[in-house]
Amino acid sequence: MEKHSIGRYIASIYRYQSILINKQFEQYGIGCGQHTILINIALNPGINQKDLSERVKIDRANTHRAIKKLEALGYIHTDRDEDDKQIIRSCLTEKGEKLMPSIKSGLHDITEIMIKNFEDPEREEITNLLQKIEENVQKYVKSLRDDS
Amino acid sequence: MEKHSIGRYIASIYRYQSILINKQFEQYGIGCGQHTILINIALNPGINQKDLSERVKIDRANTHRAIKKLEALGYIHTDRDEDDKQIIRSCLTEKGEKLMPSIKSGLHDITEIMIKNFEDPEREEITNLLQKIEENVQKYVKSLRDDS
DNA sequence: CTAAATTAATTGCTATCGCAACTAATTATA
DNA sequence: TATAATTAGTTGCGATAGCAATTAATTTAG
Repeated sequence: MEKHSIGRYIASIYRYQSILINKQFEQYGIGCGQHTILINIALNPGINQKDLSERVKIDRANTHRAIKKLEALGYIHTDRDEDDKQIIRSCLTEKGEKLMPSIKSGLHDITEIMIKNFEDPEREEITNLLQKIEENVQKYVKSLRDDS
Repeated sequence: MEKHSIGRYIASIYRYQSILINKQFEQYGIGCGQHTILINIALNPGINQKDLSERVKIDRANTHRAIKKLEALGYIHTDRDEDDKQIIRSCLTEKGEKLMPSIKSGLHDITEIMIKNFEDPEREEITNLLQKIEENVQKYVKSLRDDS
């Protein structure tokens, strides 16, 4: 096994995954930049952009762009918070609700492609290990930002 | 454990990883788009763009752009093949050779950040599982392309 | 041996992404 | 209470990425 291969695998899997997501959701006008945002709005109705960014671990600017696009497509609607007018909350529209089953099943299919022929303990293990890696990297990047 | 989490972890780790790579190699003018290409030219002197693309699993257009940039930075030089003038072969320059140890150690550091606190069997396991995922996804995307 | 098909490299286009700078609203402080 | 600091959202910018179309060189077929 070559050294440094973990990062290489992550990058190459990410790129293939993006291709599959784009293909899967093309018919709905949704690309790999929007589907995670859409799902997280579905899971947390009324969430604001800052919290969404933290959940999805994506830059605020891109969260904003995804929301703009999803709104233009009619899958979500946004409202300013009455008490704090800085905050903009997003919820699914009816059209968005209707789309969710397709999104979920599409993502399920992609996951199945990725872990095809994995034994049950391996499916468990890969998720655990990836979670740990994410935690490590996130913590480290955060520490870099806190320094500056 | 949530469903669809594998893809989410891959994406978020990829983005953090890109941030770290960009920071690590900023001083050399090299970003996360070029370092893999550079390493693979070092490992396979005289490789052409098509083979590089297949190794790195990146689009030919981007391989081309990375080579252009690395050449402009003086880390590699390119030569047309004498027998087949379609083919352009890339090799490290002396400046490139001198840079390699820093690149390798930088990537080693990033890998260590990612798998901090991993036990030895886990380090083994994560690489195996990621390799299998990459194989699955690559095969699937390839099958899609062959259909059309 | 010429025309068609294939191959490798290249360019234009659009999407995604992080960062830095900015605006507007809110909160803290002097 | 008025000013400063913070917070949430927004915009511009440059880098990375895949796809499709183009060009130039080579190979295959008629």
